[in-house]
Amino acid sequence: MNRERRYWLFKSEPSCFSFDDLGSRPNGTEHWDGVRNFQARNLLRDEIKPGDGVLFYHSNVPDPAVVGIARVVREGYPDWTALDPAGEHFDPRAGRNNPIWYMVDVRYVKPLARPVTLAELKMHPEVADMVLLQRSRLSVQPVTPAQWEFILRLGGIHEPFNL
DNA sequence: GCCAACGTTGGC
DNA sequence: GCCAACGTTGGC
Repeated sequence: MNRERRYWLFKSEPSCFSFDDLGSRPNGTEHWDGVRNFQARNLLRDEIKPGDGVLFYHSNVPDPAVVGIARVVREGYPDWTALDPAGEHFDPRAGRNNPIWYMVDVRYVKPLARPVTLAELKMHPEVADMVLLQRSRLSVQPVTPAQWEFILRLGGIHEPFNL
């Protein structure tokens, strides 16, 4: 039995990992590691499934914006970067039998025809209750189908496409 | 670089 | 289990 496709917004600082970086990975695919917030972890571990849509958002830049569309291609699995003492995402509490942190794999789909900035989103009542506007610090967050459609339209994506 | 929001830690 | 201190995020 097939679950309805769900939608998400993933934030990334482009100086660290940009949407173009995702596009240049083999198969346009990369694991989304380094999330160290329990609310986001729960989504990655339990809720986010292959086939789901992802809005790729650039944070910590002069014009923070949704810049592209990606798709989930692998469901949650342990984030091994927490186990690497030399890595910046190391967490001494994590172990092989106690992963604590999870990640999914995402694949590049396509950029928006034009980025949809945070400033622009704030002007539209249709997306006023987005998590992005209410609890902006959450780095992995749910998006409703209506919000997804609205943002894609703002971003100049009108034709249907396959995720 | 500042600072508000807010999640996490740790003393009690 | 409360709550103050502290650290991080991220918009501006």
